[in-house]
Amino acid sequence: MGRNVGNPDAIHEYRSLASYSHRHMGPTTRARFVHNRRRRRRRGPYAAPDDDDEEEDQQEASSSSSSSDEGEEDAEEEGSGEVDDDDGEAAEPSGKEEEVSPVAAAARSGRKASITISLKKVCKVCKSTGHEAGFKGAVYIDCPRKPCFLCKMPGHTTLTCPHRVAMEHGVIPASRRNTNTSLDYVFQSQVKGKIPMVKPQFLIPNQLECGNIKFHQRRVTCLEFHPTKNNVLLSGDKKGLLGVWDYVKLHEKITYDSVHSCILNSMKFDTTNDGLLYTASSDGTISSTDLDTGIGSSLLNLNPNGWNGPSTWRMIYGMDFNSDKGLLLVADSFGFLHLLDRRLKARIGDPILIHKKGSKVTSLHCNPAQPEVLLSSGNDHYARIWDTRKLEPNSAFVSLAHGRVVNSGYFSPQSGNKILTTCQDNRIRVWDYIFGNLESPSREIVHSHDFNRHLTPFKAEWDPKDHTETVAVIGRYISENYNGIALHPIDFIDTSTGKLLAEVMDPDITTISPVNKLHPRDDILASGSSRSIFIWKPKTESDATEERNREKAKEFVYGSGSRKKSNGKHENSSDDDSDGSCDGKKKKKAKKTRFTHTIKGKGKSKV
DNA sequence: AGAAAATGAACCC
DNA sequence: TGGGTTCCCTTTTC
Repeated sequence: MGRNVGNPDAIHEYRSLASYSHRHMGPTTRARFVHNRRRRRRRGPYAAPDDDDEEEDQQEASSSSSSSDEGEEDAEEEGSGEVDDDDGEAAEPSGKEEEVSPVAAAARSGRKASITISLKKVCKVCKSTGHEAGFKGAVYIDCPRKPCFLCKMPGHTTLTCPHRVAMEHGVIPASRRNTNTSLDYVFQSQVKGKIPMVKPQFLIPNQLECGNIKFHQRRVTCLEFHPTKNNVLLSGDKKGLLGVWDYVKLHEKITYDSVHSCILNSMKFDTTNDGLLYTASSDGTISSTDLDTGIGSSLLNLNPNGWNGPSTWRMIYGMDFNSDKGLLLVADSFGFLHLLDRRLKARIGDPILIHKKGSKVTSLHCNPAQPEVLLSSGNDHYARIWDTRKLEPNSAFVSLAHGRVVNSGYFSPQSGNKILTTCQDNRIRVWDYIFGNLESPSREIVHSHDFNRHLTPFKAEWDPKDHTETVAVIGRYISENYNGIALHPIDFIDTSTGKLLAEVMDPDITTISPVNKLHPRDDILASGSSRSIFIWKPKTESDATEERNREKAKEFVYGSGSRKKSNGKHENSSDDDSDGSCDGKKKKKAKKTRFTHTIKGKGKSKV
């Protein structure tokens, strides 16, 4: 509480003079920084002024606004202010002259009234005074009256949360291997110390290779690698646009804008015909698109009668493909599962309620080892395991309870024996063995991936290449201060321990990356951040050397470790690009011409 | 620079 | 149960 006490920089006084007469004021309230008086403050932040305040206000408007004793006054008040500030204006007894609303006062007096708003360190989160929440530079200060933004427990803030990620910047990725056999331990205890460290096989793709800035019109909602063409990445956005991009031949990109009319929620390749892509959308349709010809066809439409209001509009989020049966499994936003025969393009049987009626099913996943076993996740705070051969309501093997909405649930990619879920209660849950006791998860890993309506929901996903089925990747919501820049890394997590293996970020990507996909064969990560998509590769030895040299050079120029702050979003990269397409001027141009702007990350190192 | 908009889930009664 | 209200680390555009 009151961490900013005595810090004059953190204290400002804000008062706005707004006339309710439209002759004098524009549509928005005009604000100015002025001296504030204790008398006004007493009345609460939104109290109406005395009539005689008006002249003074106007005089004050022309005077300057800084004063040292203001800070002292505020600091003084903070200590006692915390108790009653919750409802400062409401707590005041009514009936006083001062309490009359300015509008009413103006109406009564027949002349323009002014309202004085004095905000002194008002917390935008809890609306009380005495403290402020928000960014102070690159550090976000939590509201102390709210539960921790990270672990959701009361009594502390994120800055002091025991679950807070505190990884050294530039840490060397840990080895992916974690399931040591007894031989390994013997090896470690007796031999390891005597031989040089073996380079870990698992490489974290932590170096920005290239990016496609604003490839999409709206934020990216899903990513998928082409199952056979190694360098082809598919992406979907909130507008329903489907993008195909060859990230080796940077200019080779195609977009299909007529596949869906709103959010493209899920993409799945037909495992028997990798030229065929199935897409699910909030427009309530499933489409199949031939990627060679671009020809698409609709396989399912859950809203054949068009828009009749939100209470009847069905959206599709979860979808998976059962290759054994040629069956497409589709779940809608009302809790129902639909089965679809891919060849007949026809529904099989009636829809089955698999989650609470009226609630959204967020994801579906068929077990890779036993495709008839289905995992569903829903807005009803459950993930459920089903046998698709004998589906009926309430026939789930098991219901896995979660604290909040479950964004996703995946079986482990190879054995299918584990389950990984992402829940909006900021916890990643792992069940180690689906045939064991599933009553409670084997582990709950606190990780910041909160819900925000403007962000694509975060989903922790397994690394498909990881034979030990331990490594998962997920974007981080909460930011961390990296050399003065608030960045949201992409986290690699060891799901067997909860340990953070690596955090992947770039100072030029200041936006959150909720969508992440690891390549099925290569050490490549694709990330979707806002409207852009990025490709990451492991840092090579020469990359690392180059980076060190660059850091040294910067230290020489800017002084000890202080890095020039990049205030921009993606397009504000200050460093140059190898193909010359990335400097400031050209970037502004690129803003206007969509889909033409591509960056090569490595070029940035050429200073 | 500051405001508005887009828009999903929780929570309240 | 349902509608109205609120809302904490967004991002973009004007």
